[in-house]
Amino acid sequence: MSRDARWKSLLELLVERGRLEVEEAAAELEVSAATIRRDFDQLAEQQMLVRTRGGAVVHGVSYELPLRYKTARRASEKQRIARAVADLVSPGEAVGLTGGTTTTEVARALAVRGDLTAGSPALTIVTNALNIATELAVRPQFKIVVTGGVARPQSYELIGPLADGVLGQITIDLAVLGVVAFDVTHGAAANDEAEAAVNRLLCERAERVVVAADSSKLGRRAFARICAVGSVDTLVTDTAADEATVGLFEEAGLRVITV
Amino acid sequence: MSRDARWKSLLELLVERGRLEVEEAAAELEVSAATIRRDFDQLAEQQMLVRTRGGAVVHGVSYELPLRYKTARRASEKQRIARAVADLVSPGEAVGLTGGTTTTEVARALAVRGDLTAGSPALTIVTNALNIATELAVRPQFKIVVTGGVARPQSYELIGPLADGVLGQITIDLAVLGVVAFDVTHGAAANDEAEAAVNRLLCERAERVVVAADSSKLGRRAFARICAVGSVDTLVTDTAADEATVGLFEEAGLRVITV
DNA sequence: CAGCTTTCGAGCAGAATCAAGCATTATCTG
DNA sequence: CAGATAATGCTTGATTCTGCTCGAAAGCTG
Repeated sequence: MSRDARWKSLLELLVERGRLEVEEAAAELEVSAATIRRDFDQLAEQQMLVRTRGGAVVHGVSYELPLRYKTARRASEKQRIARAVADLVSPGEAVGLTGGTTTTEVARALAVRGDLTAGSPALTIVTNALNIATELAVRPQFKIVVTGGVARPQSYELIGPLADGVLGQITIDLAVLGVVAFDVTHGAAANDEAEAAVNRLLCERAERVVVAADSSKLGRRAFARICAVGSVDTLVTDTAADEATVGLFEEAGLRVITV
Repeated sequence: MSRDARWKSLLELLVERGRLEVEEAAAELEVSAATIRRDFDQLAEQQMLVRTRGGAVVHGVSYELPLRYKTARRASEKQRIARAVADLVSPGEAVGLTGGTTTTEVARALAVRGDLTAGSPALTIVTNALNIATELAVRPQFKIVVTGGVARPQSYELIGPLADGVLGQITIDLAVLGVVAFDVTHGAAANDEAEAAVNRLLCERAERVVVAADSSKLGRRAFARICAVGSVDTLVTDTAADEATVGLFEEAGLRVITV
């Protein structure tokens, strides 16, 4: 087990339980206690946790794990969805991407699309997600426009009035929305209201809106509503989606793509 | 198998799996481990992936191990300078960081400063550098404010009118300037005029301005001027700096710290 | 406060990984 | 075709990581 995988597991366990003992972690990850001690010390130096005698506790009050340390769930579904979303994009367009694991995969799928190398730029990407911007910034075929704002550690998204101000000045062809819940009656939703506000603004600036959501998100509700179903043009989800649920979205006028 | 094809395969495998080991990749592509290592190093230099011991990970998702700076020149000087700059910051302040390798080290030095854990937030960081924002975003002790703008691939800096607009709305205590040249008569300078413009604006919004520059930058000139010497309060450089040069800066009224 | 247990930190050995140099092969150029 | 250049594979010495041991320190108990 590599060190970064180990660190990721340690932080996941820590966030889950609030406190983690050296011996306990050593047993679960099947490495020696000395290694765990060294890991804890290094993570503590980076302020990712607080060292205690015998173990470690989470740092501060933040109990939500930053995206960076989460092991991706449903990774293959997300990648299939991402490829399908990437196919909806035409060369030369301006595409908006919100934050989240699915949209990050969309960014990667766009990066490896072979036909997007010509033109300058082949694609303009507008995003409020730091990780997406960082990953795509080195690709010469993309022009990356970042909204300003305050970074939300859990999702890497930039939020707040600064982001709203920047978004007010631009227009895009296609908005790709990563959501935590998407329901016919309650619409698309996020966990954080400031995040939802930025995402809503991005939708309003777009000609077409695509929701990228694996089937576990469908029919669910979440705290902060982004927009109504009527504002969305296309839904891309995986084949595990319930047929009845898909039917409801289609009745509501959406084009549904299952992959 | 040509190098281009190999690089393409490597990146595809990496995107698919998130992490790729040297030996594993060597076996799959049927080349020697030495070649894979060289490929990884070259791709890492182009920021297409992040090198780890034993393999590589997708850029932006996993760690940049804080103690590994293979490509950075003058790494130890930069780290010493960075620590000294970090010591100029008091808890609770708002600090602005421009882009560049030296300022990235300053960000890391701030992250490991032990006395910055109390309060919420202990420090507000304003930056137009994507890599700095991404690295610091997961630290709960910081509030990260990102200027919007268009990403410059070479330096990860956000530039353009969107960045200017956001900076006009904020005020900071301390601006840390990474420069490519700093001369008594010609002032601080960057390679790109749009970058210089954003940096200039950041200085204007700050009460104190610190230039962090290793000794090779002193007495040099570069294309795009950021500001005059008189706008700078403190210069932090390494002990290899020429004494006469340092004297000139002190005569000009700067506080010079050599480490 | 004394005695016991647990945990820590440092040092060491073995294994894995890396960097650099060199020989060989492939590719390009005129 | 000859020479130059670049890429690849192999070898070697150095570095890093991991697990183990042992004395010291910290915490617990009575």
